[in-house]
Amino acid sequence: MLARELLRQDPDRVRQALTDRGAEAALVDRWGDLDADRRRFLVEVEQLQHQRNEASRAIGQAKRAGEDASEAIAAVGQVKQQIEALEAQLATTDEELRQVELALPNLPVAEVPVGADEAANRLERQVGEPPRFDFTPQAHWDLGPSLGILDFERGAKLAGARFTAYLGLGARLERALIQFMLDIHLDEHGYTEVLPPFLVASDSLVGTGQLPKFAEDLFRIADHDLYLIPTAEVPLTNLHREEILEESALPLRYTAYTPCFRAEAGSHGRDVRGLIRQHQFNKVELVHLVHPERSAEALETLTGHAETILQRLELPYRLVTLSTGDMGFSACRTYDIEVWLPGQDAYREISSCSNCGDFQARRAGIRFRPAEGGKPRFVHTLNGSGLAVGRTLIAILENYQQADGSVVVPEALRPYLRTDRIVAPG
RNA sequence: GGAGAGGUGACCGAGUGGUUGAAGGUGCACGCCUGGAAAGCGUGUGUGGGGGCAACUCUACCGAGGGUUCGAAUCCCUCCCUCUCCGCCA
Repeated sequence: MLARELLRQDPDRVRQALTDRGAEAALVDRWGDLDADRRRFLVEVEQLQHQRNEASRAIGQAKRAGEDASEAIAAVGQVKQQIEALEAQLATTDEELRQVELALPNLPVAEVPVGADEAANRLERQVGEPPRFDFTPQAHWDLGPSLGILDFERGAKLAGARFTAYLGLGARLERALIQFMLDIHLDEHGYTEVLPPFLVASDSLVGTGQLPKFAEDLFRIADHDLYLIPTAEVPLTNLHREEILEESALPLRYTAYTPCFRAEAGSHGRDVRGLIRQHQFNKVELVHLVHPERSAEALETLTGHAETILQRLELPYRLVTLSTGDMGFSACRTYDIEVWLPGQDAYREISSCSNCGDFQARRAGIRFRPAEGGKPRFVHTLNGSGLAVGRTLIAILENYQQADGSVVVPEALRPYLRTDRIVAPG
């Protein structure tokens, strides 16, 4: 949610930001109308309420004094009706205003390159060298089944397209990666581990920005106000929804392993093969709640934490800043980490690290009381994958594959997997 | 799922229709007292939304949402959550 002061005082800036994002700038004008209406109704209602309160007080006094108050009661009746009528208008306006506010995306910060899509993303750095093969590297959708560790057909039998069964060392590798990632974030980066619910109520999804606009991307439980989480960002960020924290409690850093569930509406035909785009995938998530003046540096820190995992696994990657047109709804700035996938001869997203500023904090009501006292202020929230586990598994298979079709296990992972090589069943 | 009890401010806790935004206490802040501290005394101490936009002022909020009433924390309805017992289950 954007600050109302900002929308009132600098609507042009908001309009420009929406245009840069490819969003509907006219929403700002709609907002302005509704806001003006709302304030008009509000002033009027409150004046009438004041009248009524005064009158009721007088009635109370009269009655206690044993006087007849029927005349005064009749007189207030009129005010009461006016209030009811106006309150109805106010409620309608309020609700429309809220809907508009919930539909407005966050504003990109100045550092974000302006552009319509990923073509405008800015390359920040490239780390590690793509491996050279003296054979044609396979894609994981060939490697996985031939190693007997990924079973796409049986996954589809169980649940349909975009579901996969991991078998044997595949399952074990996925689990090892989760453990490996969590250990680093806990022991070296100082996060608090959380095992949250994998289902959340709609309030939480509104808090982080998935609802009301992106309902079609979510799986909803029939007959309940419950959704499968699309990312642990939702439960982790909402942990402190509607709370006022002490400033001394900041920054808060949470990490969680969770499965993530996405309906992938509108992505028919994209990444239909392999593990890249699934309805269910595993992810280790990083979330920060920080003082508003610290969020820019926190984004660098958080992104660094995600990068650490790739560095330890010795996987080549690059870091890009998403353009205005490519950024997510709640973010004011986003880095994508893209890992090199030899089987596809391309860098593919493996982590997305965003600073959401106070956008989610406003929606979710996450505030802190300044140490020096005074009004509560909104925290800034950040989130990032550290990392997407399935895609990390893909990267290992494709980058560490050998001419004979086996896969060497990265050094750092061997204590977890207790083998140094994944070989096709004899 | 069934039965019962309960949800009040940072916390404890009073309050069943009329200056109650809410007694009292604790905590916290400031002041007095003290050589210093404790104790004691005094004052202050919620959040949101409006208007002036400074002092100030109005309004809403006692789990949430409706209703009754001139007036509701207090009465009625629905829902949510917590606790206890039963059932069921991992």
